[in-house]
Amino acid sequence: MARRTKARAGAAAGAGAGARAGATPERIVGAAVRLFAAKGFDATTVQEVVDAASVTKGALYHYFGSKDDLLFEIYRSLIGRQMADLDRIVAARLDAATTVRRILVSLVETTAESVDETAVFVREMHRLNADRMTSFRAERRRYHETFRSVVEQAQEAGEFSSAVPADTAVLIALGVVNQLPTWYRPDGPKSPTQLGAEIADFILAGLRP
Amino acid sequence: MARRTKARAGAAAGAGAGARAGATPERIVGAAVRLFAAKGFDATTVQEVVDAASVTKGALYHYFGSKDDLLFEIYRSLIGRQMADLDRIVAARLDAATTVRRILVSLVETTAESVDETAVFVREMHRLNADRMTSFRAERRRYHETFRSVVEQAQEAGEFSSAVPADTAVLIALGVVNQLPTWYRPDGPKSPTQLGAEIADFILAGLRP
DNA sequence: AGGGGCATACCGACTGGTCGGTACCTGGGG
DNA sequence: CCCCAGGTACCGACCAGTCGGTATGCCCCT
Repeated sequence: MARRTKARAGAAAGAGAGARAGATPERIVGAAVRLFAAKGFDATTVQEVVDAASVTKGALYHYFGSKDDLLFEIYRSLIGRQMADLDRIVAARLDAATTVRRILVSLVETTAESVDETAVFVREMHRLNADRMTSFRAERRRYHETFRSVVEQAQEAGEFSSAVPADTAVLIALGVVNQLPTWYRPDGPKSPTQLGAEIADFILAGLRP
Repeated sequence: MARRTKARAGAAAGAGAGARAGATPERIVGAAVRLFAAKGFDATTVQEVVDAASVTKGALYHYFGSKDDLLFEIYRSLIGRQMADLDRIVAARLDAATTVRRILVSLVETTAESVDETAVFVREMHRLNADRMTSFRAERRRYHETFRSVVEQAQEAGEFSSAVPADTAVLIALGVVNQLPTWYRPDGPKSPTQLGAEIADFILAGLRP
């Protein structure tokens, strides 16, 4: 395993003059996400990715060191967005109920608009190599801990019931969201915001003292 | 794609006289589950499966028509067990709260003792071919509907709050369980029964009128 | 102003290795 | 003696990644 990983690439955008409509690296990642979500990482060939992105293998390997790098790029951008949202919400220092509600609504919204990314993520994260797996776990742990401490502090302050461990509540909340790609349909009757609100209602009802 | 699929095999068990300690087909499926859970379906070679099961390719293809059949066998037995549990619990016709509690505890217990199967299932179900996907969806739908109608009837009877749609409550409950393989560790501090109880408490708290 | 030197972006035929599946063989119990 | 669980050698397809090459700027020196 452990290939060389050119390490350059990433989102080296168009640079030059007027960034063209579809910058090549972004087109490649976009096609990859769609295909990986539809058929799985291993079942998708590099050739299919480049065909879907209307580029050639040369272009792909010019920007990405390996097929795995493509996968990692998908994770990085998704986790980045989610962590940023979480930090922003927690930093606002609102009351616990509002904070929990905002976290869940925002999470459901992001997940809904990135169903493919999330589906790939949930299904294929175990393919990360040791290094990346470690850094990924650290991020996820941070997300989990941040969320948990919001719940825990509210429990200590008596704002939330302590009947159920904060851990369990967080696990339940994040569980739904990660499963969302299996049942969510963009053309379904409920908007992501509505869904997020319903989920938040339920979780908050479970935490009511 | 679409290979021929011999269609024989399945769980042709030991049949004959005294089922030996490790009947060959069971050993093969057991090894496959472990490997698929650890490395993913595509990343696991048939050779690895037969080595782990201490048999040869000839034996594997004697009992199973293809690598995909192996995967399907795993799904079938897991879904079978879960549906049987659900039917048994609902047939007892206890009050809604007890029924929901029993469903969740039993589901968490089964899932915990079949973490590998569940992990494979969640990650690889999209590889099912059209026919099998259809029959699988039908089963899942039946599970979902049965569970939902328990909640819905209790809501109509005023036993449960109607603040949140029954659908959403069920989705949340099943969401945690499917995510369980990502965080559950058999040697962790909480027993499956305890975990199931905590999850049930939380869900029931959310449904309290 | 112009041109040489160099970097970036991309092309696509090719390869070395791997893997699912098959054809054929064998030994022992009924 | 025959049948079937199980063994073994092999095949054909496929695929990630490579590599030599081209085209198109951009910058600096004169």
